[in-house]
Amino acid sequence: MATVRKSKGRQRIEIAKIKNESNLQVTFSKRRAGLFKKASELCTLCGAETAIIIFSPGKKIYSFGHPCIESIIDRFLARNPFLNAGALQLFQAHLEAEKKRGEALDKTTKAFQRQCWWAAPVEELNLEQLQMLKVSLEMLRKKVERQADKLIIEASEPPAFSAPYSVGAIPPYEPQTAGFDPQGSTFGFDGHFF
Amino acid sequence: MATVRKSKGRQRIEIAKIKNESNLQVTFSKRRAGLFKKASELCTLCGAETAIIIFSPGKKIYSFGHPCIESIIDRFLARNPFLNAGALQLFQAHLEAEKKRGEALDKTTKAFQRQCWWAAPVEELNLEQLQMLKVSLEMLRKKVERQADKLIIEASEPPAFSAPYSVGAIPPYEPQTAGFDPQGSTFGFDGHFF
DNA sequence: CAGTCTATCCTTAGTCG
DNA sequence: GCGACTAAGGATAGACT
Repeated sequence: MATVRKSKGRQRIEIAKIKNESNLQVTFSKRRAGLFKKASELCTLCGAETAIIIFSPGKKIYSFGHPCIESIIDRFLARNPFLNAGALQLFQAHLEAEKKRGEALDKTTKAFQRQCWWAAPVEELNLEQLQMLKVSLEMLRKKVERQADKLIIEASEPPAFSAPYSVGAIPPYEPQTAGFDPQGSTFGFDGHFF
Repeated sequence: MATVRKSKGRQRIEIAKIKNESNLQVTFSKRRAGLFKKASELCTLCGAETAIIIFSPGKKIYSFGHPCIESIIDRFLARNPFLNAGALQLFQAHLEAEKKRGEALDKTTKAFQRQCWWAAPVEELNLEQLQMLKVSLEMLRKKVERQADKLIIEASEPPAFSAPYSVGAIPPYEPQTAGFDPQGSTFGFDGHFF
């Protein structure tokens, strides 16, 4: 038959940025799918917990997580699942304790030390405190970042004008590529992907 | 020679939790390495930005990120305000409430506000203060990281795997199939304090 | 445990619809 | 863009070092 050779099959490619935009897009899709599959297999085979975040060259976001991407990120950031809540509680406890303890004037310094334990010499903190501090700093940082951007924008834009996009501001809600779930459980692997 | 058959070569395995603990460990290591390699290739070939976090069954953490895992996580979280932003708001709400409640009577709180102005609601800070805060956070962060690393090393050994790219593992998989077009809204957040 | 080896299974580059 | 196909390249289970 005059059957045309369909293809030479897979050919080796150099591991370097793909020039052809079309090929790049195809390769990105295929390899991303392959990566996710490998990840899911790793989880199933070994009982591991995994999170993957990918930003495509077009800045689209793709993510994968089992059993829950948020919890994994949390643990990565603080080596502690619910550290955020934990840090808050501890902070409250310190404030509460300090209030009850008293009003002595000379306590200003002590109060600082107790309430701002997280600002105390880092050398004196244990690992748990360090982790909490890390999270606190992370949160503060984000806020500072947004606020700074906000001030800068306000300073450089007419007061009545609303910027189409505000740098650093949290968008109302970004329809995530993979159907984001506020409570972070949608990403769970239910065992029927492949 | 009576050369014994060295091996039957690769055999198919069922994608289900590996029972044999020894095999599981070996498979985990091999597949984790393979996953990281795939991820790095994806980054190189397509100019993508990827972050992977893996918790082994033994709770050891492995991560991969290119070009920087933190920046990728930041951007991911920025698109998911429910995660850390939620905790942050709680934290702020607490500060706010605490401030109002005790302002008139609680010297401790006042002292706290004076000395820890940088922990006060960021909305009330001017640009100069924000910049100071930024620098302070920067220094604190470095200090915290060094100290944390020190403690971790002292505790036993570095739990995290380090590579030219950071590597991470992934568990089950998420339905990230193609079909959705996340409107690729570019969302610049390149200024990182940390 | 991490590296090697081998035979085999799996992924994917290239192409077409 | 997605899916199908083919054939070659690449990953890896199992066994050993």
